[in-house]
Amino acid sequence: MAVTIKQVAEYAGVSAATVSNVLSDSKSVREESRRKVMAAVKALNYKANPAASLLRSGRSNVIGAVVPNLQNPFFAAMLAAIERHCGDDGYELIVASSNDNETTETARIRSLLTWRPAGLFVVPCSRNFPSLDLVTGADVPLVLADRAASQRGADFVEIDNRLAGRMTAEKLRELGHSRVAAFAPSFDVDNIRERLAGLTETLGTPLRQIAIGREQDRLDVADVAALWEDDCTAAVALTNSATLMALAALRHLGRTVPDDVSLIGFDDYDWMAVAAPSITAIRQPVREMAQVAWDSLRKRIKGGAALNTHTMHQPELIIRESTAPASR
Amino acid sequence: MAVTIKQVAEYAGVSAATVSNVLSDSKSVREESRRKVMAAVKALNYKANPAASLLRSGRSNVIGAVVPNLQNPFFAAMLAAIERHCGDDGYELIVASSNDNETTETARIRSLLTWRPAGLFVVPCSRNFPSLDLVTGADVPLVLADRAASQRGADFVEIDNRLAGRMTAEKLRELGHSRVAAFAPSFDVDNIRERLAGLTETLGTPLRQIAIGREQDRLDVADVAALWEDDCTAAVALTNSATLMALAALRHLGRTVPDDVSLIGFDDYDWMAVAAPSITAIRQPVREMAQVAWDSLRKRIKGGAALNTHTMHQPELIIRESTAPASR
DNA sequence: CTGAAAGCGCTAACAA
DNA sequence: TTGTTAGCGCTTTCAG
Repeated sequence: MAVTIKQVAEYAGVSAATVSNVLSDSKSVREESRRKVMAAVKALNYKANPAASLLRSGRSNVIGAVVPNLQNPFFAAMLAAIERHCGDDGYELIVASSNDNETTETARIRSLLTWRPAGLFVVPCSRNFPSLDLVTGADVPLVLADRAASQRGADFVEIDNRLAGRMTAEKLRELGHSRVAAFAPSFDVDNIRERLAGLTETLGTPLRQIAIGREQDRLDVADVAALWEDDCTAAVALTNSATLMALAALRHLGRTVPDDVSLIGFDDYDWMAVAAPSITAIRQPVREMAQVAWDSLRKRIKGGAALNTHTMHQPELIIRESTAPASR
Repeated sequence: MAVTIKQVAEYAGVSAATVSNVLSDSKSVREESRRKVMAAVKALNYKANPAASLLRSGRSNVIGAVVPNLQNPFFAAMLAAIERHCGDDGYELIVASSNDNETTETARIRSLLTWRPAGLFVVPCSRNFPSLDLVTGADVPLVLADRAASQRGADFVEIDNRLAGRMTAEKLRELGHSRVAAFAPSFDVDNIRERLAGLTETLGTPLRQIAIGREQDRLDVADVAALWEDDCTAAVALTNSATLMALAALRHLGRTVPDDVSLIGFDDYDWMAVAAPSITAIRQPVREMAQVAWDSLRKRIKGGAALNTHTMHQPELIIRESTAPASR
């Protein structure tokens, strides 16, 4: 069996309570005792049993994270960044995926909560985030990102989606495009709606909406291609998966990018720079967003004022080869 | 506070031990008691406190997973599949990333072990997997994947890397290519060495090795391009990141794929089918591999015979447009 | 500042 | 088949 706090106490010649106090530095301890305890900890290679300390104190150093999909590179990048921050601050990250499904999301959150996590980071899969009460009811600090807008009792991190829409539209207008199609997995998610609103607002005319379906119920390329309307000279993909689908659909239709159709993608990934043509895209500052999300969560954990922060980050439009004047 | 087992027991009119026995169905319980307990559990919405049960029993329903990098789509796909299996079987997955660094890997594994996980799934970041003794010493079931070959005390899942190399080489030879460059993050990992061995074996001549560096110390495109030798008529990328880098380097050099250079990538991802030209690539059967990995882990958890399984899966070569005859 | 003692919620051993 | 009892390793009073 592993080394226990009693063994450490005995080795150091103090009581278990003192060891505990030293390790959590919650109470002042005489310098000499502290030294002896630290020496014992090192000598015996002591690791506290987190289950015992959780059971007694009701608090753990676990952070739970729930995202709609582990394979989406945007979420993966978020998680990677958050994981790093957690580790640096002595927390551990438990990752769960909701599979873009509210029921699974609730189930996952419910089981995460049984571990009494120090905090929860969630990218909700729907606009209304039905598990909100579950989390706030358990009094667990919560930070949301990307979808589901602001909720009472949680901080929220996203990009300025409307601005992203406007930036995209401005570029297209500048190139002379007016008939534009928008691709997205679903148009019933807050961030997508905002992006679309920004586009419509600037373009001054509604876009053709092409829903490609989420994950499991993703449409077939042929079906998506069938939704394409030929008078469109440009396509905007509002999501990274939509970018791939748009590309596939245009290819299926035999349209050339950017000669026949200009394309602007969402989320900037390695392959977009390398593709031929390379893809003009909106970049989200993932690292920065993760940083802010973590800071908010930590602030909530430390029990600061419960301001329901809503941070909007600046998207960036990376111009590449997939966009060209409409005249061509 | 949450509902405890005592409250359930009281409500059901039985003892706490009986409730425990019903829920773990480890001991036989009279049908009527079982019914009453189940009713009480439902009525009170009881969830066992996992910390308490872990503390007492020394076993948890947590599965730990450690991969070199959360953003690598191959690992992400593996994790997604494993996560699903875990959930289906009532386990929870804790994901950690080693950042392709042995020290971090050991630290992560050490802290996962404090939770006494039911099992561990690891994609080691190096050939020798220094944490092996740590895990087997803690008597935690272990399954390894992708790298670090067979180790005593663990099951191992991978593709037949040598075969993948041979298949790639055969295709190239058939197209008349003989001077071939191989791109990889590092040539000091077992699976890469095997892939290379398969290539060399079939091609009958050594390949130009172009190391692009791992993660943090990834080379610059220009630097990679500088390593290219002009008499090569084909490039093989032995990794998904290497595929992107190879593409970028060739583009940097102004070489056209497949007219100037044929390219075969590794790991088959969505963008490869959609890129222009689409990329010929080796596909690893990720789902199937995850399935086998999970089965092995579960078998070990259930305490079956500790056979050190080594499963080799069939890679598949997907022919697309990035490969053409050498004569061109 | 330190130690003794209680007890978090659960399960394993044992007795009934 | 069931209940009683003890105790997992830790943190938290509370006396000293």
